[in-house]
Amino acid sequence: MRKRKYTQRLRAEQQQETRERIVDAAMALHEELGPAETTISAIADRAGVQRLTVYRHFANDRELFGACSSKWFGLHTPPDLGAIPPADPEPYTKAVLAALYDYYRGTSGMWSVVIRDAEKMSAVKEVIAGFDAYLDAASKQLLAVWAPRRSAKLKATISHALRFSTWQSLSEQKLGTASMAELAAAWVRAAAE
Amino acid sequence: MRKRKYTQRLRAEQQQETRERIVDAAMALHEELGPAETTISAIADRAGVQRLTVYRHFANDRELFGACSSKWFGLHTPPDLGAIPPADPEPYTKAVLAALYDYYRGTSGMWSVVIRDAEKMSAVKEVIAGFDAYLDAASKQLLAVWAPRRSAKLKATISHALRFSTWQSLSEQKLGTASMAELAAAWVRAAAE
DNA sequence: ATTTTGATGAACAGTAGTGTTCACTGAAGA
DNA sequence: TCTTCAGTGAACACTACTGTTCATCAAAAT
Repeated sequence: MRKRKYTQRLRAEQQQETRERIVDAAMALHEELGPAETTISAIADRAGVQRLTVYRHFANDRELFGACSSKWFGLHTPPDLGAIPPADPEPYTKAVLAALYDYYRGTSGMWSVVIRDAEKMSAVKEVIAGFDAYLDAASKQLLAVWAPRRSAKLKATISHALRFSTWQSLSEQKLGTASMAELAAAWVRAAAE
Repeated sequence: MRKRKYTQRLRAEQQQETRERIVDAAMALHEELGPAETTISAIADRAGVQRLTVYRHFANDRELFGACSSKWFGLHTPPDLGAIPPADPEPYTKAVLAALYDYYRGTSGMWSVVIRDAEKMSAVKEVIAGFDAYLDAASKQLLAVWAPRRSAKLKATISHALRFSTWQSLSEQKLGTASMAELAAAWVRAAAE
């Protein structure tokens, strides 16, 4: 009846692998249906695992969603906008926007459903809030290049240009990344006048 | 066992009133929760009516949603953008946008949930498509004032300026209707250069 | 006074999910 | 060899809908 030391090795790996399969399945379903419509049952099905196994790995929705968003951001890291070399305001703005728009182009499927479902799931809302902080930083950076003094319209235009919904709208108009960035930079210039 | 002529009068009115109560309840819930989350049960509850009564008045979701959107558009008719007096391109654009943005300001609650749920309900999608046609007409109208020859960027900017999501974004930046319209008109001017 | 019928209230069967318990199997680990 | 435990499969009780049937009530219409 004595306990025995039991250090997992291979077993821990297999367990980890199951966990990954669950996270991958959840991520794929989040992108297909949106997080709000993604059920535990569907995740278990897709991962080829019992529903109970999902509950064992993740105590609740938040934990599972947290694991998903961590992995997803690992696979889809937003561009480091702070690293873009300084230049004149308009070319600089265009460069920043092009980097961001390129990111949106590669991740639009996920962003559109995640933004749509944000109101319905607080866990999603928090992730969005984190990304909004990232956009805010970029906004401040651009604003500093254009004008030291604050202008409500300039600020609004910069924030607007950085939004996913703006990329989405321009993308529906069949503009490529470079054209979009150029166009939005022109809006900013117009707002700065 | 003979049938008797039975022309409804007062009774028809009462029936109509019940129907209105159901439509009003549905409309309110559509705005609060979005059409996708609005259940027949909740509508019946709010209308102070049995669930069965709702089924009797509306054979299916589409019929009910159709009645709601008809009534709603009756209460919230979009501005007649064709009636705006011609002027120089930028002031004219500003006037058109101001009229539209004012409409958005008064109806933002409904539009935001309806656009969000459009993908999930085909009946909603169709209503959105109708409104998109209205925006397209406005877009063509504006485009004609700015340039006889087509420019992808000008067209994209005009379409973008007319979108609800653009109003929503600028509204979050605390701009008033007039400032927004002025700003978006400046974007269009910049795109026309 | 009698007929008609809109709305009721209750019931039923169905779908699709939730979260939990339990005994079990099979392979990793000591 | 024998123990441990991740994952299984099945069951359970629950929630919250859907759409349908049926007898009944009450008031409008004749």
